[in-house]
Amino acid sequence: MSCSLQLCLSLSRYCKTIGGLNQIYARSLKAGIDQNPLLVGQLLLLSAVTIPDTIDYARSLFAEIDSPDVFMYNTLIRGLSESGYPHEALLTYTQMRHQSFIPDSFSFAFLFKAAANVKSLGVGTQLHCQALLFGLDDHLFVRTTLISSYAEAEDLRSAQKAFHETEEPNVVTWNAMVTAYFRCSDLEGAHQMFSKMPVRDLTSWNIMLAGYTKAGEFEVARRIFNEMPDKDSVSWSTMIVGFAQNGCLDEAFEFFRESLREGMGSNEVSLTGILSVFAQVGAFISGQVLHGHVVKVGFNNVISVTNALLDVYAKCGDTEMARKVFDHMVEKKSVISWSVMMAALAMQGLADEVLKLFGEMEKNGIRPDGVTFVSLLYACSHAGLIEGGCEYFHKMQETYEIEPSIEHYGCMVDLYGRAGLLSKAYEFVSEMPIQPNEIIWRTLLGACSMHGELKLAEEARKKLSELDPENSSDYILLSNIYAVAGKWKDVAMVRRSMISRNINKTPGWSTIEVDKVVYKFVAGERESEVANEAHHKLADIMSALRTAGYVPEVRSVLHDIEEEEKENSVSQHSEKLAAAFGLAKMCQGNVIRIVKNLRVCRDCHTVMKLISKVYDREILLRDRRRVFCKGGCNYEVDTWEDCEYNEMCHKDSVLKDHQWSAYIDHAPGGMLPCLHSRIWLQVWNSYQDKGSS
DNA sequence: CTAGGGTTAG
Repeated sequence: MSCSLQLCLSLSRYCKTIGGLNQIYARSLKAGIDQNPLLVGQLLLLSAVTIPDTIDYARSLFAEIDSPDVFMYNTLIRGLSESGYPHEALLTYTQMRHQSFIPDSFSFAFLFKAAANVKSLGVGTQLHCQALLFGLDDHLFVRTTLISSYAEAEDLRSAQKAFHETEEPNVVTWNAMVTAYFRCSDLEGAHQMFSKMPVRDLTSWNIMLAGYTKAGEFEVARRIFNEMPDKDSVSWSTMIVGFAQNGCLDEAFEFFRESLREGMGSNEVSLTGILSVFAQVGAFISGQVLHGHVVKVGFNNVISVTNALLDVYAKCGDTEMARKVFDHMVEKKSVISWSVMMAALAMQGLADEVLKLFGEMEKNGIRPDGVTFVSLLYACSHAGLIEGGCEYFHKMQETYEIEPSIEHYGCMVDLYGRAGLLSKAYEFVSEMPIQPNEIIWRTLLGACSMHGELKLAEEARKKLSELDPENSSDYILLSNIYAVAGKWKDVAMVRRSMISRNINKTPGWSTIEVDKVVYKFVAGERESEVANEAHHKLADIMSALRTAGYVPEVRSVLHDIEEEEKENSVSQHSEKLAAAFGLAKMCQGNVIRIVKNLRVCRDCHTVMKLISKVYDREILLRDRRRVFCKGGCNYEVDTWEDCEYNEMCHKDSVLKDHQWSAYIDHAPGGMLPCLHSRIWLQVWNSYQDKGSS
């Protein structure tokens, strides 16, 4: 008897899969030791915590236990909380109390974590009272999780109180408190706490880095990074991801290369961060190269890395390759994988496929989240599927109990507005259960601009001037509407108020990758050789296009200026420069991929289409919402319906000097040890093989 | 009758 118990126990120590778990359980049933508390406790720990995605197994295993003890309750609570069921974890605690079990310090360590993930307020306080009741609140582990839980609820005062009542806080408690200040956006408090710390460890420093990068205080973060006595891979990836998530793409890339130079090597987090940079700038070839690297070092079975790779292909407009990565994912696909894939299809305007994929996702038993529904609603609004969109909007609330966020309401406003149902859109806005923010009004304003609806536009604009008076795009949208209607006096008025309030436009930029180097063309500068080259090539192209019969589309140019100057202003949009540069530098047959940070204007669409035709090139242009293809196999795809909403298609007269420039990132030579297309080829072949079999 | 589990950073 005890012999088989010992065997089962040692087996459980090495068990890593659900199959092994089943074997041990079967063995224990056979030996009649399936109710042994030690063994069943270990099996529960395996299914609830150690082996991923086996929480259902843990639940049913728990149901089979005749007399669970506190350890088992704690384990189930922990498992539920870590598997995304914090509410059920809390319910398990009440169940446990119902059976008159006395919780221990472990219970509260897990419960406070669950409380941090639960939306409803005051759960932390209730649990705190419970901990006090059982005399466990002065336990250091409990204190630390308590502070984190209050931090998550952004209850800084309670967190502070809990900290001050701690008699001998250790480094971890101090760290948790510093994190709490950051979480509550109190940078000053975090800094004070940090400087008062009697002992600091590497984690303390890393918390500082994370806090400041998340707050957008890059210079402070950089200074701390340089002052740190020691750095580890977390320090480096914090910087890389921090920059990448805040649009500081050059810095992220710089830190990534520096980390390799310092011999840090890449890890799953830094790779995820840098892949997101590639996705954002549309660095297709670099992405492929990194894909090769990922496969080589074996990170392709790490879900976050694969999702990031998927996103690179999605954002570079290569739906086919995205699909291949998606279909061949080694690990189980997460909600994120499905959502990214759906977003990829939605960006291409493939609404039917988005809806189909959503059906598949449901069939696979994957629970969609809020992001999934954004893609779904986006697809519906762009395909004009009003009824479908409404159905999904209800389904998300009724079937999946997802509270619509402001983005979802935005999608709905867009759904009605884009279809021209402006009064319906307005009605929807007025009846929204949450306060419409500037994005909602801006969506409405965009829809008005699309349909030339002046009256409603003015109202939306009025709301916007209260909510977000500094935002330039609203002024631009409104003045576009006036410009299209030929109301130049009103255009001038908008213009003047912009200047008097000292509002500048978000500078537009476009990136293009040539030979694994990403070139960035920015409005308002023209200092480098590259910019000059692009400029000259563009002039050639424009005259060639004119000969081919091109007439500039200047209808929506911002202000009432001479025709010639209007032409001049649209002819210098950064995407055109990027295209010209690509045309000059890239071999025939390579796809010219351009990424634009804002929206693309009508004239740029026409020009891209013509360049593609005249020079026989495939051009793929992505802006912040959509992928446009011209030429190649996609030549027939016409995506005109999408070129409204352009916040930036007009050259800003505030930036009077006609200076344009290119920003060049240094060649990433030696960036990775395996920058050879050979490896990429292997990756590609492996996909081909799997695909055909 | 005992054994087994935890806190902060990317």
